[in-house]
Amino acid sequence: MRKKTTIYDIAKELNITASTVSRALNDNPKIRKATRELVQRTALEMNYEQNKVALALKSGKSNNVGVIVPRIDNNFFSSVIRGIEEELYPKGYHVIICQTHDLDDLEVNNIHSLLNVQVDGILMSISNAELEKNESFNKLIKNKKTPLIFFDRKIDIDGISSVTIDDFKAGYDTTQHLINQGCKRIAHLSNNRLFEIYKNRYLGYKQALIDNGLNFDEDLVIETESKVIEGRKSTSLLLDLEIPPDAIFSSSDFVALGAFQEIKSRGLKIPEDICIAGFSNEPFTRFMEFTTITTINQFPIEMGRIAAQVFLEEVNITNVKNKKNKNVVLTPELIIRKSSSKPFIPIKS
Amino acid sequence: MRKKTTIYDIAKELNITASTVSRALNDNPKIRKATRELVQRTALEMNYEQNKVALALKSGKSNNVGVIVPRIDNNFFSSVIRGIEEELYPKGYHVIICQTHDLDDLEVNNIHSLLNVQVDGILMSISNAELEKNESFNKLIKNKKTPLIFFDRKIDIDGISSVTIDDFKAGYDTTQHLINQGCKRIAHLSNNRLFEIYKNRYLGYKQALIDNGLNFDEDLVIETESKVIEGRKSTSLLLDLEIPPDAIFSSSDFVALGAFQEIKSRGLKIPEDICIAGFSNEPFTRFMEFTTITTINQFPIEMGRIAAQVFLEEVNITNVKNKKNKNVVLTPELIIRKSSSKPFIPIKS
DNA sequence: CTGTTAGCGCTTTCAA
DNA sequence: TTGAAAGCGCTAACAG
Repeated sequence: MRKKTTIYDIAKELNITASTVSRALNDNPKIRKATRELVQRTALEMNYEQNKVALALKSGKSNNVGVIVPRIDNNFFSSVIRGIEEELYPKGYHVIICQTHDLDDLEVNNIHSLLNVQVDGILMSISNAELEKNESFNKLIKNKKTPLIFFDRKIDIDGISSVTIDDFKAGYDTTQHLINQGCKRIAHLSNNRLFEIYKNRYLGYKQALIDNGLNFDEDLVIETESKVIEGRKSTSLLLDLEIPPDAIFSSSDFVALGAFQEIKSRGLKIPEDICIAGFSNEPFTRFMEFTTITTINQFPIEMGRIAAQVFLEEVNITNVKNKKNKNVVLTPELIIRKSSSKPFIPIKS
Repeated sequence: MRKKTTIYDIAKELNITASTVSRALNDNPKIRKATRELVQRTALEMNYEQNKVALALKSGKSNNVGVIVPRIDNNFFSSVIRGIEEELYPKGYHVIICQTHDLDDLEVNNIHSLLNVQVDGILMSISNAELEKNESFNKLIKNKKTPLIFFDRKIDIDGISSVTIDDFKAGYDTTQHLINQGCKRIAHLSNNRLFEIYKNRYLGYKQALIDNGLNFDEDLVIETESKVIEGRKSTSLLLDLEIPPDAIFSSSDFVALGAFQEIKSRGLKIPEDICIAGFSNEPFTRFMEFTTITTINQFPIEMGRIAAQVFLEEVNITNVKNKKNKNVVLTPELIIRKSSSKPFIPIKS
């Protein structure tokens, strides 16, 4: 119940001054060895712990970085966070995680709060595709003392770095794979294409169709929120078409699962009647009872680590003038599983 | 790039003193309306933002609470966190999330870090079943100015509140259900029973067997880490027994999934040959292709909300002497699904 | 209703 | 090698 001991307490105890204690504790070279050891020993005895808040106020740095994501309850984001932590913990940073639940207001709020608790940087995957139009956001970005790094869901802002995968390639490769399976009428369950990542997946899909001389049909592209139930609804629409698709490429595993359920519920076979491919390699795609789901590996841990590395580079740049943003793009990996592996057609590599 | 504006800047601008500015900004009643409005207006114009770190140093409160969990990438914990956030955000608190990845050291580290950044409270689900034996932990707990609240994985420490579900009842109900299905040789995939929650699930299981006049066989209880692969391994052991079980009650959905995979891989039928029941109502238990998994709803969001409420009560108690710990116990709900619903036996309610 | 002053705990420049 | 003093930004007790 007694108050925490401060450097003053231990200074008094030793009849020296607080600055000496501070220096001793920080291994300042210009301190006598004896004094240093004495101080450190008594500090230990008195259960001294440095008050990080005072330090933060003094130095303007907190050794905390903030991470903002739409949500943490999916494997992709929690893996990215894992990567960030792995990279930053050894450097003495602490990671503060915030969720937006896809609410624009909460997102800006979170940025505010993090800045207020003086984080040394913010790594985020945006929830509002038009964040750059948000006034408060811009105000915050204007005096960009604090490094901001986007991952996955990014927007292009001059001077702000990002880490993403090559979503175009992911879309292209997946579509090409479905075409290789003999599919000719491939639908795409997209998402809000104001987000670059969804736009690029869509463009990759489209390009693959064109390159293979297949017809691109706008009716086969449905914007679908990344939820199982929405996947079911959109798929229902697709299956009700006069000529339903023979494959579905979804930009979300959750949506792919919804598609899966809807197709099964109609007595159709996967992959024989319709092939399915998702996105993100969520664990359940691997856990399916019979029909595991083809998907894209986005290397989330890697992504987190690199985002953290970019932060570490930027946080040390004093001359902000010559700070140039850096856009790292990882290569996705197509993971082919049963939902798109027709038994009678060999899988092309 | 210019420095952030402080109350001194706006004081100078207005030729008044900083304390007046502070009061005006905080809607202190003893300030003239005109002054208040003037200050607030100029504050807005000058893009003033309160420095929370200074506030924290001054007041010793940060308006942050820390949440420590083993991991965030499962539905249970992320839902609890969701509940905590829902309760605390409206009160102006910010939630800092830390993961231990089940590492004892990281757990104590996290507590340290959180205390250092002066969180106003810590809500946690422990990773180290013998946390109370940890010296640093005890040191931290001794001067318990900061409320600490356990949820789910708790330990009994005098003066520390907790929120859990009635794990004994959950174990009992599940086992009783399996017995109602006609199962006579029910195995239990347990977990480290130094944790109260696993011990209680086990005890509930055991009691149900006894109450129904069934034989309790220690060989049918295997301690299994909460991972899919471990579930497979343990199940393999069970199936290799001379008389294998006709039902498996797992204290983890992930382990139940492993059991599921192993059973299927041996060509056995669920639920006809073996019934399965898991724990936690992870989404995938509902998403299974044919055989959805019976499980226990732990009402995680509710749990989070209540933990947050307990915190709010405790944080306002000035007289720490009469602080009495509170142990809230929620009632679990058995969710019966196909993995334990034998077609020929009506489900008893 | 407003100003003065002190202090939260720490680091750091300047002196000694 | 150590001490003295100032200051990070804010609030609050006291005085007026």
